[in-house]
Amino acid sequence: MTAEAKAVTKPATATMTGPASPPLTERQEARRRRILHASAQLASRGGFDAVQMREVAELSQVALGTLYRYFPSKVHLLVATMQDQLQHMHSTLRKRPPAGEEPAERVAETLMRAFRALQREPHLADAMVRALTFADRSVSPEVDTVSRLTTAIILDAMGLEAPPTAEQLSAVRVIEHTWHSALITWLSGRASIAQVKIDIETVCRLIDLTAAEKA
Amino acid sequence: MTAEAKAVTKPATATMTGPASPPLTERQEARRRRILHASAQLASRGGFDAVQMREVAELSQVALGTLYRYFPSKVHLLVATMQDQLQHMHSTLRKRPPAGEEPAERVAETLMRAFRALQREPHLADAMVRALTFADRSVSPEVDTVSRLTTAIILDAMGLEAPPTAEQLSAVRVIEHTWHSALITWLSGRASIAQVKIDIETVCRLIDLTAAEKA
DNA sequence: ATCAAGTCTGAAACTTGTTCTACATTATCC
DNA sequence: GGATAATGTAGAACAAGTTTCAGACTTGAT
Repeated sequence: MTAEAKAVTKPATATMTGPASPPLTERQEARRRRILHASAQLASRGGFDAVQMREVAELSQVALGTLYRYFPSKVHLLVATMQDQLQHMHSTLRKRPPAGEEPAERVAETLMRAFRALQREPHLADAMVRALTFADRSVSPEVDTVSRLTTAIILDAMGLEAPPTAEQLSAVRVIEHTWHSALITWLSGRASIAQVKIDIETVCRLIDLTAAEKA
Repeated sequence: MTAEAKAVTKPATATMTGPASPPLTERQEARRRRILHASAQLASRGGFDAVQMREVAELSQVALGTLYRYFPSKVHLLVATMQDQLQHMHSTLRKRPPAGEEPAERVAETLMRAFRALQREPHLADAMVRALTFADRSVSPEVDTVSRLTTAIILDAMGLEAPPTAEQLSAVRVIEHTWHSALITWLSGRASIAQVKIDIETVCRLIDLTAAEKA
């Protein structure tokens, strides 16, 4: 039995998520933060398996029941952790925008930068990405948020002047698919870092394609 | 604790997998088949969660311990199930090759045909794809086999005269990434069937790209 | 200050994947 | 055909995600 319908009056995530969950008190915000921190910490050690709900609860000084009130399942927790990390990454990436001439180059450069960041904490990457792709319907809203964040990062990297065309949005979707799936193959040891690089560069050419067609 | 090192003298899969596992006796082959059948049957009902090891064991008339000897984890079992289904699909697809003019069209057509087949058993698709992307290193060989099968299907669809170039292989990899990830978004209700179609068609244009460059 | 509603805690219970054990059955080799 | 190793069986035991519950603590409104 999975954690389908839950959350009668959940605290919910604070960051621009959902129509309007009751704003968290300070102590609640602090708890939420402690939990996410504990989650990331355990994940950094041993990946998905090392994030054990009882341990997260203990490490973040919160009762197990409380943990489940904040995050209705392990997958919810890890997806939220990913949201958190992605936000960091987004602002980090913003600081030094990619240097390439073409949009395709810039996107590839940005994704490779993100990839290198993930390589520094491969276990954390494992936990987050596995949770993301394992998530079922009950986690859709949260996964969608992650997806929007990723899209934003890619669009940022493209550095468009005009709003993106439908074609370009399609290309971005495909890039995102490739990004996630390539990460999976890397994390499960079926593809090398070099191979992931090639895959990213290959898919980024789709962007050139949509640009070329305009001419 | 996941099922890392196991399989002291496992029966192993029969179909061209690995260097040489001891050939199964007839009764063993029959057991293996019963297990896979039970797995697919339960998966067709309720997806990943509905495939419960005890139930699979019972339904296939095998002791739990035996089930685990044949398939060292639930994920192994489901990935093997996918192998099995893919083989069916491969031979089915071979019968009526895609009709499109361009390789890109033919690949898109083939994948859409496969997609429609999956739509007929969405729960089964859920179980198999989720297992595939959730698989950790201990399942790498099996996942690799699935990947090779998928690659074969795509290359078949391309209908090349010459052996594929490195570029084309890269494109195929990216198509495969997109295929898996798009399926995931569909299965978790975050993308419509139409959207998956668009994604597939978009990524297949990469093939044209590699063809165009030769000229 | 006080009452009610909503939260948090600690601990036990339940579920399902996985492992282990003691014994029965089958296969293999002489 | 019989010894012996490999395989299969039943069932208990264990691990980790999830649920539940009774009671203590906060908070917000009166």
